[in-house]
Amino acid sequence: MTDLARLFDALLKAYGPRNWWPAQTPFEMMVGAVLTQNTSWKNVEKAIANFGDRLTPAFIAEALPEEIACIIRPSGYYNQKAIKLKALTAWYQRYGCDIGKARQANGEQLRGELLAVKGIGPETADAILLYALYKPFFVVDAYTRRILHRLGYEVPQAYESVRGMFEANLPRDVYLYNEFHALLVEHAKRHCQKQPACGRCPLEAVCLERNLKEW
DNA sequence: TTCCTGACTT
DNA sequence: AAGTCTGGAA
Repeated sequence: MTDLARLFDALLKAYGPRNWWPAQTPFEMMVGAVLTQNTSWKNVEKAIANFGDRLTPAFIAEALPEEIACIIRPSGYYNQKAIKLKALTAWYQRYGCDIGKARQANGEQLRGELLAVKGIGPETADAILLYALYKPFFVVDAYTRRILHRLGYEVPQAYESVRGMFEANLPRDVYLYNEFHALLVEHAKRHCQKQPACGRCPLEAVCLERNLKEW
């Protein structure tokens, strides 16, 4: 059993299954992945709610960027994200906006297509691959890096290297990656914020940053 | 004033 | 490497 597998077990024991991603439909999941770029989830929820019954590929494909920008205003970067949502939707139309059809495609091919979409980088692509398309790519975000760093890991700069760390040391399993990333987010929000709240941290026994303070 | 599950351009 | 995009909550 690897260190990362032990970390997963500790987080799962501490927080329980997260049952991610918080969305009603796969398309809503993909939209949320774009809207949450460098943005708090609270603000994304407001933007999602503003869509009402318009959170569909048909609406986004037809609407002007200005109209979408108005709807998603609370999520920030609304002009850029409006364009990103239209680009994402254009990609989805290649599969007839049919998630079942998209899931039949090869994971590596889908990843290449998503990375080619303007405004979708590696983190957003992997989130969509994992949580909407059920492809086993580990999602690396700022929380992942911060937690690993504080635990004492050497965290590479390159996104793909960090992803490789996880995928090389864990079984390539969609459910495992789903829960692991969700648990890292939960841990970052509850304890491992930028200004860490180490009181009653479930990882305190194994956390290097905590131990350094004790020294 | 800082921070938020980034990605792109210069 | 640094600058840009942005509102909202703490």
